[in-house]
Amino acid sequence: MKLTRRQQEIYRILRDNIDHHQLPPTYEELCRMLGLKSRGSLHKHIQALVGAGLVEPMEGLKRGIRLVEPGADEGIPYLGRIAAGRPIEAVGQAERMQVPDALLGRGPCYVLQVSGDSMIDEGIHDGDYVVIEAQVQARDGDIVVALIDNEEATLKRIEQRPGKVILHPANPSMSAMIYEPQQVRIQGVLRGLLRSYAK
Amino acid sequence: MKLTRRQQEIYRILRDNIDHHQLPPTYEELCRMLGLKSRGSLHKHIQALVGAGLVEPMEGLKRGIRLVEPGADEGIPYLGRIAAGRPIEAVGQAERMQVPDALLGRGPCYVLQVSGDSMIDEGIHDGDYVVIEAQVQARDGDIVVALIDNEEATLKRIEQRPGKVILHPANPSMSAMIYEPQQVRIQGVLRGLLRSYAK
DNA sequence: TGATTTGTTCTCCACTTGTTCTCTATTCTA
DNA sequence: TAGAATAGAGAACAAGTGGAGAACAAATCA
Repeated sequence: MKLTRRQQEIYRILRDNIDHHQLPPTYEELCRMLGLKSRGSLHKHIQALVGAGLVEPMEGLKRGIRLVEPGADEGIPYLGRIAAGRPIEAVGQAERMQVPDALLGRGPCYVLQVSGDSMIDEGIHDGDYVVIEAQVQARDGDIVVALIDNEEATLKRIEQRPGKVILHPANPSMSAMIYEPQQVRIQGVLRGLLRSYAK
Repeated sequence: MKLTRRQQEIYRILRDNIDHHQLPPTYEELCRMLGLKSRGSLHKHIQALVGAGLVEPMEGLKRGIRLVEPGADEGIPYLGRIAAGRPIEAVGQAERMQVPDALLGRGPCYVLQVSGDSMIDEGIHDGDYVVIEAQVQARDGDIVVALIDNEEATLKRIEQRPGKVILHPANPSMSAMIYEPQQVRIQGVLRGLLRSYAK
């Protein structure tokens, strides 16, 4: 969202004046800082900044003017590793990875690191990073992150048939797995892949 | 769109005087800066610059004159496609691709799109994008972009032996190629890979 | 619990700012 | 030299902006 001049100015003043180690300022204090007399006026500006993603919305709380940590918005969350047989190892929150727009889906996305070779014939190798668009439905043939029996997460090509769901690995030494539909929860669809050939 | 003399002059003055760390100037301020007395006069010039893509359109808002950020610095150059058998098809200049830092080498890098399946066993598929670090030397086992006889470029795993250079494809239906060292020019080393599973 | 603080919503109004005109002067061009 | 293109001045306009302040509701405090 584009900011007007005043909004930019106010954002700059906020950045320069808000000490992150203290309590966030109240509207009243901010008004004084900005030379405003009306909280209502300030509120409009703050809303604009919230809309621009520069200020955290305060959901009902008081003393809520907090600046969004710059950079917190960059990239998409990196959630951990995925391997057949285990649930996604959650990584301590807040880790993010910068991903080219071209690899993103339309909705919210996250990144997992692939563990194992079950999809090697699809060119998905151990250690690759996959970009997953979070969604609960998939089309036949999509490669999805599926949670089975609420226990283990796996990356497989999906085939949905009446009364059963088939998960196809892409590895000659492994065979397809067949489940009841209610056993399988789709957690996202593969949208992109990243691999680093580090020096 | 072509710019008149005055428009070029004004654009240059804008570039030189607009400090991006300050607020974008209003028409009024710009008039003063340019020695104009009428906003109307300025407006015509700004419109011309907007048409030329040099200034952000204002979309009815009051947000001051902003120059279009030359995004030329973002991302790394996308040079075109690479396939065994043909030189790199140069793509019209200036195309760039945003790439995660993690996939970049230390030196200058560029992106190529892979054409063909000669490296399929390495998980490099037709249509994948590869990030190449531009360098003229490689270590044995590196996957490199090699220019052969100054004619054709190809992506292969390299093996350098006294008096000969072997380029290994990763495809059971293809066999290694052996060249004289002077036939082969290394143009870069594979550092990263991007694949999009578009919807 | 009642009083107060604090964020939110609303209306109202002044005025800034970008836009659109018309008119004129100057320069370039066929 | 006539005509076109370019530049600028200035008037008039409308929409968006920025601010004041009242009224309200929820959170917090006493």
